[in-house]
Amino acid sequence: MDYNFTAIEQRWQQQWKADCLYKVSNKSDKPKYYVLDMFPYPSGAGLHVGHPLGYIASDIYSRYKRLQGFNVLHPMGFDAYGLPAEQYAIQTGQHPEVTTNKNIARYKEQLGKIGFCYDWDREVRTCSPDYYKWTQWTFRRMFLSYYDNKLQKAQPIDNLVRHFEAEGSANLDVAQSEELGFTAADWQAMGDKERQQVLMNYRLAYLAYTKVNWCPALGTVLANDEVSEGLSVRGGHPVEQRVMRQWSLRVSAYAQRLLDGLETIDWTESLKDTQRNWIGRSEGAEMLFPVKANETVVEGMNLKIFTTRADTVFGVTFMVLAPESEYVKQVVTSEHAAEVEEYLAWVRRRTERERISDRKVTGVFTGSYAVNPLSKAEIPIYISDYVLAGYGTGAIMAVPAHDSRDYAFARHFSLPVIPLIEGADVSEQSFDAKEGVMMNSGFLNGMQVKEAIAAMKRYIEEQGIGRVRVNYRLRDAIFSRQRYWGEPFPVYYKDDMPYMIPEQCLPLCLPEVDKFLPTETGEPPLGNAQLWAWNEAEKKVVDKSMIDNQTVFPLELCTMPGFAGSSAYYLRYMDPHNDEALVSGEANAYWQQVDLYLGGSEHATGHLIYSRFWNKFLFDLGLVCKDEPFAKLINQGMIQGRSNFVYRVIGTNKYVSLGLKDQYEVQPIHVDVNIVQNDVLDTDKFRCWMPEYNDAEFILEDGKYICGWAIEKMSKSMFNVVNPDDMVERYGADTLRLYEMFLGPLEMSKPWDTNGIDGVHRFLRKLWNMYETVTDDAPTAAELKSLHKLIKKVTWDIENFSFNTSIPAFMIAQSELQQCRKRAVLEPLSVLIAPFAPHLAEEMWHRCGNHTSVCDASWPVLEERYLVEDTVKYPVQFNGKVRFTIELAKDMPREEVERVVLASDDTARYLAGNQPKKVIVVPGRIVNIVC
RNA sequence: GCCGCGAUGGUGGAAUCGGUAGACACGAAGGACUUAAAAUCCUUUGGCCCGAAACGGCUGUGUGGGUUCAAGUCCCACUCGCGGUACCA
Repeated sequence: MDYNFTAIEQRWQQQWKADCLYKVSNKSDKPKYYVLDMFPYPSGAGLHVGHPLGYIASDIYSRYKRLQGFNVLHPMGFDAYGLPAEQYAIQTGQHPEVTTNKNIARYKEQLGKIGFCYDWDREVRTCSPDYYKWTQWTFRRMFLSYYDNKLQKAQPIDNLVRHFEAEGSANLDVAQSEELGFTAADWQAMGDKERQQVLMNYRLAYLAYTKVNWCPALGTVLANDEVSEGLSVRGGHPVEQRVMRQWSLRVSAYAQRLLDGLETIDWTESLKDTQRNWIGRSEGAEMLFPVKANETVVEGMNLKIFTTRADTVFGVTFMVLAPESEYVKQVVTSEHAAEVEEYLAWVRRRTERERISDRKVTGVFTGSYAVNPLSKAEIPIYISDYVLAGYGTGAIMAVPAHDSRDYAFARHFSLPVIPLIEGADVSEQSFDAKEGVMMNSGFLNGMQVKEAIAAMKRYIEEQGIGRVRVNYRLRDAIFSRQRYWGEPFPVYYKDDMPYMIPEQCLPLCLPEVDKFLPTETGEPPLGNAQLWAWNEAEKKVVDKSMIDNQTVFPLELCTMPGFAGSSAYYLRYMDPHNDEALVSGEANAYWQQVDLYLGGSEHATGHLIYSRFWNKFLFDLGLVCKDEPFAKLINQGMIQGRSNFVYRVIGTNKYVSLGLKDQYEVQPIHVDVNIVQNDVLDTDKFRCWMPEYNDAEFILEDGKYICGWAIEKMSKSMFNVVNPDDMVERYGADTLRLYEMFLGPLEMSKPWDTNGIDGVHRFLRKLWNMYETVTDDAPTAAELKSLHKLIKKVTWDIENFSFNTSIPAFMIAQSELQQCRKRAVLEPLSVLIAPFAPHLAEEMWHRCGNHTSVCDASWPVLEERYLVEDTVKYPVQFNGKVRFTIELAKDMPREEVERVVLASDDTARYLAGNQPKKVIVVPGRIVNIVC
């Protein structure tokens, strides 16, 4: 009987669908378990063989958990908004919705063939109005909230208004863009617009002029995590800095909670570290440096700086301001104004990329001086682009002896360097380490650096010249995108101030446009929409020709970024059809949070920060019961491509095999991996592959053409893309699933190499053949041992996500049980393999005489008694005396015992000399040695 | 620069708690079946040495040290590769 995988797989996929086998209920007596994959962006290229890796792993785990008796939620959906669909629309005029839907259909078809146990009734799409209604809803709530630092919680903005009415900005400990000072009377005197401007300083979703990463090629701003080395992550286009009026989310308010939360979740240390670095907490002090003008100290004018090295104040020999700093205007003297302006213009001209690649020391003197509050020395104030406006206060105290950047600057401008640590040689470079004994530092002399930092912090607080402070590197997330294909903001503008569309009017649907490019006047694409104005009185969208700024107002033209839709999708799966709430209290109380989340580590500083932030906000609202969204997270590695090469002899149409290429002058050329098997080129197919190769000639070795190979990214241009559909067609879904797991550890990146898939396929065929006849005979001890060994191994492996080592265990069991046709063995075996090869398992399970689905079976119970070794105890002599007893597997001949134990003289001596110790020497053969 | 991860045969990888390194699979070589091929099955397969053979010996997990009766595994120093981050004061 042949293993007809195509027939088997089609049959069971249809059966599962007909039985609604994977439909999940929110009501169950079973314990719940929530397994989630990072949902894909449906690109036009379809899935390649690397995409399903994580999905297969999560599917195995889901099926295992179900067999263990859990009610398992394992959904799938699509992150459907994004740049590629829009870029394609700009080029072809096709509506992004059309191409997106087409791509989703293709993805679902491909995923369907692999046999995942998704409950498709719970599918979500971020671009569907009944989904993005809740994205808009949450944004609206963020606008209506501020963050209370004392309560460590988001609060309704109305509370803040009451505070202002009562005492103005006094006694306020809240997250804010800048510190404002006003009284209750001031507040009362403000008009509506002015009050709105004040509130904007505190809202969790706020509109402000911010320095943004502007990408001219994409025509939009990008978040920090969407930019790498001055280029956009998508497309690799140059990015420049610009100040624009943008929506932002006050993620920074949650910095400490995002940091603390990491301690409570089961993620890999490396991922947590990446997030810790990104949040970048640093403890230090803020200090005030008085400014001098015309040789006298200006009353009330101070430069506020942030430092983590308060101990080094005595070594401050100059100050540096960021070019964009507010202080610049205040301190530049008229004699230096021209020079400074020239420098600032030069800085503005430089692109982010130039700044990164060309890191020479630049700067300009402002003409003003500050006073070192401790040494009382007069120190010059400079401007330089090595100081960043966005971090700390945008101004620093420079300590050239103990900071390498300040050192480089001091050397360039011939500024004094005062060493502060005994024994530190600063003649060639700075001494940056936080260790050693202080000198030249007044009352700090003789202290260790760490003591000195603490002492100085105490001193500056006592003297009122500064305060202890914690800074975070984490910035607020820029939330506006000048694009069409994204969630519209539920926002309209009245007198240039934003207002939210009422909750009951959501969703605010994305309007039709006739062009996807920005308007001629540079407005985002939504500026092309006719039906895009808000009638405040009638609470509905109307034609924009009706805008009168009395009752009809313009709507926001930007859309939300990609991470908006992906920040809470895991909640929506719990209750996907609810139109009253993002998720009902009951559904959330049942499913709680994601128990296991699988996805790539490339989302460490993007999606995985944003969705933690988003979830914490919803937690503060009381909408969700868990502070963290993902209890456990596993990063699957990337699957790289394995490219093949042929070697063309330069100037000819001759191709030389790998082993002989050194004898010619050759040029390597990528060749489609689908016409190469085990690195042997199919020369006929090669000739047909492209017209230019029709009359190719080959220089063979041993009658074969051997190709070279390299590991590269899987991409069309490298001709190394392997399509899962082809694999399913040739080998079946079960083989593909097993082989993807067999390839190596889940978390490691590895190249896809189709060589080797035959071995896995052969194993499944052999396994299948064991089920041709099934008898009711009683199994032997050896058969039960093989079975239970396998139960133990596979259970351990799945729980530890070590799927790659399970497959060899199955292969060994299969060869040990080759002759076994007994139901008592074959039936549990079919359950064990069900998570890995669900279609074949169903077939095996039914061959054992069952009429239900194997998915509703129970995971086999391990019985240790079948594993107990058959052992014999031997006395072992050493130096003529019986020194210890050794317990050995029965099948080991006695004469080998002493040889094994005494193989190492030192070990034997050790065993003889150390009395009552139990040492496991060799599991399986020598069971243990008992003294 | 800083943080994290990794390095084991021709290849992918195994060794889960410090206890036979190289499981399992691929590839390769040889053999069986076959008119032949495919498929299937069997044998061998880290390197080196002794030997007719059996048996055996030495060596071996990126490099150099160390701890231990025993190290791929633990410690110290280094080399290379991958990923993240980068004037964060």
